[in-house]
Amino acid sequence: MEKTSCELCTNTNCFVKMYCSEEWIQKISSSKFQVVYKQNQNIIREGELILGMFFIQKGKVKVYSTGLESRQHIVRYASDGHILGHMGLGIEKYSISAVAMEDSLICFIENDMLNEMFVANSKLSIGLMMYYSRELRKSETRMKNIAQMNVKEKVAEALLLMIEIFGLNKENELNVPFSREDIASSVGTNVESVSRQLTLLEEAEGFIEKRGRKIAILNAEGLKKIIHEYFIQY
Amino acid sequence: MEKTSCELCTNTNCFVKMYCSEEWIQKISSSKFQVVYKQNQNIIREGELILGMFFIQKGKVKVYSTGLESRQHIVRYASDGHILGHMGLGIEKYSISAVAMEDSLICFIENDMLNEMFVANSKLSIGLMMYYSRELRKSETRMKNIAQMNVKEKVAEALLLMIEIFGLNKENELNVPFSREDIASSVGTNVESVSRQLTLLEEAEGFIEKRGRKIAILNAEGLKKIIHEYFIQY
DNA sequence: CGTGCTTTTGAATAGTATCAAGGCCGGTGG
DNA sequence: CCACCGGCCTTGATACTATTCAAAAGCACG
Repeated sequence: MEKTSCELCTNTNCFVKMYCSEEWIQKISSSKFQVVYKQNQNIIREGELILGMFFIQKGKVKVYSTGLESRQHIVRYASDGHILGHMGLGIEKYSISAVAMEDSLICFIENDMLNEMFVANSKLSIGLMMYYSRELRKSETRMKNIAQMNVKEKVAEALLLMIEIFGLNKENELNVPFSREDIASSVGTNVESVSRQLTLLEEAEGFIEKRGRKIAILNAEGLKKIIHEYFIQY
Repeated sequence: MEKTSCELCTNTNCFVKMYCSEEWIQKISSSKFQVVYKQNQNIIREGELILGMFFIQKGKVKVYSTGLESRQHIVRYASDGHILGHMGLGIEKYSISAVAMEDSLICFIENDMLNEMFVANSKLSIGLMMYYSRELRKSETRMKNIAQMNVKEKVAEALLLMIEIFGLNKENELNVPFSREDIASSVGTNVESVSRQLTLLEEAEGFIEKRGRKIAILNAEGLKKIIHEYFIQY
């Protein structure tokens, strides 16, 4: 996996590329750190000091937080161009952990640099403001869903979430390695219930097909229909 | 309820006051709209066009969203200095409704003005970015809680949420009119379950006391203890 | 080709939601 | 001022969904 300077980076979702001036892109490029994290390796651990911000150049990451009795909750999935480790006042330590779901190339920018960047590139601040406000809306929608859905709907929601972030390969299989536990802890249920619902989605509905560890999505529209009523379209 | 120009406004939480230059505060003051919304009056209705942003100068507001079978979910409560109606790309219509829980004085700033403000006041953009990122973290924490808690814990969480936003009066009563339905739809349960748990919190635990329509919080620490294990402190 | 981890399936249990009825309170009008 | 009305709240009984516990099967890896 090749490390890249910002000038040569082809990731079109990156906030730096999108919103910073040429001059600043060079500056940032020379001060950033770039690390390849291996599958299952921790990028962020709950409780660590916040020293800067992580940008996913290429990779797949799950972000989770620890609740009652060490039970984990997957807060969100992240992929190319996404940000890890929110900035924000009032905390100095991470309230979440992040782990690479596959080998991932991550850029890191330190706090001091970030502050300079924000002051000098107003488009960046505005862009990030929009980004967070969008993420907040998404988070609020998911909260509502988790609060109101039954387990079948939750499992459908979890699958659609992964499709949205990670996409499908040519065989229509989910493009990322995950476990029943991952599904369960992203929507607040347990492995057994997930397993039962997946079997139903496969056998009764025919929306998915289990292929070893992988899951093929045969009918994403069907999945959407299950949770369809939760989304009022305008 | 008196309308106020920004120059004379004493709300210290307001983003405009906090982050805009004197010159801009005047500009904003002359172009903003100010409306008093009566108790139970709608400020925002799901599906309406987004024309700008609402700032609560003084008041109490609940923000909710409609889910399956018109079931409502209270997304958050808001009070003095808070913002209603997220900016953000990709949507033109509100995905939430907002209603005044008591008579509330709301300032409104139109989109064009907002855009100018952001470009000219970089501190404002950065401040709002921080605000949204903080709200996002809160939202993610609540999501985890809703996903993992049982009903008793959820009710305690709902009460603490209201205490945090609206505070208590001199008699230690929750400083806002609300119904069992409000509690239920903020954490994803139903009125009957809320009622049962409130009775338990009163009779078995002694943490609260029901006084007519009002609820007195006798032991907030006790409530926190119920959900304490969900919060890992660093 | 074991060994250990993940997944599946079954059965029992616990926790919640639902349904139904009655009580309480505040507001309204006689 | 009192009686009544309607909405909100409480309580009980019941049904159901989802979790838990247990065990077996499948799969991946050395």
